Amino acid sequence: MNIYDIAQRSGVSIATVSRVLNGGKNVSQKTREKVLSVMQEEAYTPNAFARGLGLNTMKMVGILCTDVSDTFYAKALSLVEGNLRRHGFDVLLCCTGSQLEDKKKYLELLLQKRVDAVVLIGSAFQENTDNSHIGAASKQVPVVIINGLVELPNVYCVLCDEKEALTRNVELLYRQGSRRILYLYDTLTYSGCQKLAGYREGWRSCGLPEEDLLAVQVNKNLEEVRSKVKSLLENGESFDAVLASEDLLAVGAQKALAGRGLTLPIIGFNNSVLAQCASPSLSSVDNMLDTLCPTAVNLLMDLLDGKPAPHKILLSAQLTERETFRMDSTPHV
Amino acid sequence: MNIYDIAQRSGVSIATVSRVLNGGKNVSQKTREKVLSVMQEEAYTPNAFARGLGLNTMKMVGILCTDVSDTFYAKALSLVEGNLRRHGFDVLLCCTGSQLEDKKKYLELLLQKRVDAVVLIGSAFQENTDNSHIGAASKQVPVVIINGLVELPNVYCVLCDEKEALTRNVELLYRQGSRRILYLYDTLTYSGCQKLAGYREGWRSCGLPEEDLLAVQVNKNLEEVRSKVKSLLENGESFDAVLASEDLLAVGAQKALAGRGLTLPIIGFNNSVLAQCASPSLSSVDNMLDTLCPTAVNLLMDLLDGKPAPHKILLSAQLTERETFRMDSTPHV
DNA sequence: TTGAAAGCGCTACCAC
DNA sequence: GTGGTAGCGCTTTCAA
Repeated sequence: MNIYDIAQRSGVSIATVSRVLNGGKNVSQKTREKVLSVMQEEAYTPNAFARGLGLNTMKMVGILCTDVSDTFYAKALSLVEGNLRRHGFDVLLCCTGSQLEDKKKYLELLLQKRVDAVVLIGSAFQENTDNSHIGAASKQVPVVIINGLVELPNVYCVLCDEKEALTRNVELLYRQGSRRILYLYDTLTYSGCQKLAGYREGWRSCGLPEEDLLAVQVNKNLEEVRSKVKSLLENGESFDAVLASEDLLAVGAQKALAGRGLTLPIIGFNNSVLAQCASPSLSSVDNMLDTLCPTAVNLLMDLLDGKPAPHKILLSAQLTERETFRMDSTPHV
Repeated sequence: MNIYDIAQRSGVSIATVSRVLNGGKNVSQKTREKVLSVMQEEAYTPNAFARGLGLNTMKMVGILCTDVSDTFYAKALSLVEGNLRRHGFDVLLCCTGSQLEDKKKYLELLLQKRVDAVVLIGSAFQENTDNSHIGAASKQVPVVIINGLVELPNVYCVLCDEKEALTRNVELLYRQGSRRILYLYDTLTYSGCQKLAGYREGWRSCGLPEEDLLAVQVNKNLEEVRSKVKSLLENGESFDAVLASEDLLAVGAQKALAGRGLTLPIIGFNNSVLAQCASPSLSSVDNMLDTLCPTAVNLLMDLLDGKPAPHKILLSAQLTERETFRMDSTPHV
C-alpha cells in the first residue's frame, strides 16, 4: 500500500495525498477528510525510507554511550531519549565500550545512517589526544556532549562543574575536622581529571600539606575497590574521610571500612541509587542529570531550528546528604 | 557525493559501483580496486535512505523498554544492543513508560520506521487483557520478547523460569528453618505473577498453612519499601525471612530490619549491583540475562535468515549466594 | 564483466 | 485547490 494506491482510492493525485500527509495548507476540508478516511481504512503508513530520501532526514538522533549498563549513563540515556522523543525524534543507540577505535568506528556508523545530530553521553568521548573524529562528525551534523568538553565548531557541551563540587567536598570535610581525605577514582577521562583537580584544589585552599594528598586509582569494580582499600588500611595508610569519583567506589570503601569496624565520613559521586542502597546510605554529589539532559536536548532543538546556541553550558553540582555524612567525623585509623 | 559521481570519476557505470558497494560477484579485480580507491578519495558514504528504499530495510531493530534507567532493563538493553550490532544491526530505542496507551503508540512509531524486527524487553509488555498491538506488530515483523510470554504467531519468547526460582527459594529457606517468609513484590506483570505463584507453590510444597502466606505489594521505591516494612514490624507482623521480586525491595526490607537491629535471611531478585552494594550484601536470584539476551538475538537472526526457531525458550534461574544468606536463620520478631 | 534503464515511494515545484 | 512530473540515490533486471 503506497501513496499511489491511496490517491487512486481517494480519486485524487498523489500530490494531494502528500499534502494531506504533511498537513499541507492547500487542501479543501472535504478532500482532506476523504483522503484521511481512505488512509484509515487501508491502515496506510507512509514509507519512512522514501520520505527520508526526499526530505533527507528521518528525524533520528544518534546517541553514543560507552556503557548503558552503568547506572549513571542509563539514567542520562533515559532522560535524553525521553526528551528527544517529545520533540518527535527517534533515537539510534550505540554503545561503544571504551576503546577509542570502537568509538570512532561507531560514530561513523551512526553518521552513515544519516542521523540529524549526535549526542555523546559522558566525557569518555573526549580524548586527551585525538578528537579528530568528533571534529569530522561535527562537520556533518551538530554534536552535543553531555558532561564532556570539546571545543570545536558545531560541538556543544552541557556539563556539570565537577571540579568545583570536589573542591567543596574537601572544604566541607575539612571544616568537619578531617585532615587526611582519601580520594578514590577510576578513569582519567575529562570528567575524571576535573574531579581530581578539584580534590587537589580543595586541599590547597584548606592549606593542607601537599605531600599528604591521597588519591588512589582503582578499577570500577566493587570487590576490587573493597580489597584495595582494605590493603591500604592493612598497610597502615591513614585517612579520616573518603571521597570518590563514583558511588560504586564509595560503596566499596565503605565495605572495607565496615570490615574493620570503622565509620568515616564518605561522599560518593553521581547520586545514584547505589548510594541509597548502601548501609548506612551515602551522601553523594548530584551532577544534575535531571537538568543537564533536558537542557542539552533543548539546545539541540534550537540548533536544528537554525537558532544560535551557546557552545558551553556549565551547571553547578549539588550535594545530597545522607546518613554517612551526618555522623561525627572523629578521625580514626 | 553520490553513486553517479563515483561512477563518473571511476569511468564505470553506477551499476558497477553498486556491485562494488555490495560486494557483488561480477566485478573484475581491477575495476573493483579502481572504484574502491575513488570511494576512498572522495570519502564516499552511500545514502542510507536510498539504500533502505531500494532494499526495503535499513537493518535496524526496534527495542521497546519501559524504563532504561532501571538497572535490570539497562543491562538487558546493553546486552541486546551489543549482540545486534555484532550482527550488523542498528538499534532504534524507545522507552515507553508503563502506560498501555504509550506502549501501543510507541510500538506503532517503531514500525513506521520500518524496523526489521522488534524486541520487547521485560514482561511489562505482556498485558493481562489486551495484547492486540503485539499481534498487529507481529504481522509485520518478528517480535521477540525478553522475559515475557505472549503466545502468538511470529512472536518469540526467551525467558527465565522465575516461578520455579521462587519456589526453590521458599523451600531453601524452609529447610533453613524459616516458617513465615515475607514476600515483597511490586508490579503484577506476567513476571510478577509468575514469581508470586512460585512463592505460593513453594509454600504449598513445604506444607505450610495457607493462611500464613505473607505477600505484600509495595512501590518500587527504596524509602517507601523501608517504611512499609517498618510499619509491618511495628504492627507486630511476624516473619523470619524475606523474599523480594526485585533487589531494590530486598534492600528496602533490609534497611527496615536493620533499623530494628534484626538480621534475617533475605533473598533479592535480578542479581543486580544493588544486591552487592547492600550491607551485608544480599543473595539474589540471577535470571540469566547474560545468556537470555544473546540467545534472543541469535534466535532473531535465525528468523531473519528464514530459519525456523522455537517460540519459547525457558532458562532456569540461578541463586547467587552472598553474605545475607550464609547467616543462621534464627527466627526473630 | 559491464551498462542502460526501470523501479522503490515520497516531496516539492510549477502549471492550471 | 489540484494535478503532472522531476527528482532523491540506490538496487536489480535484462541485454550486450
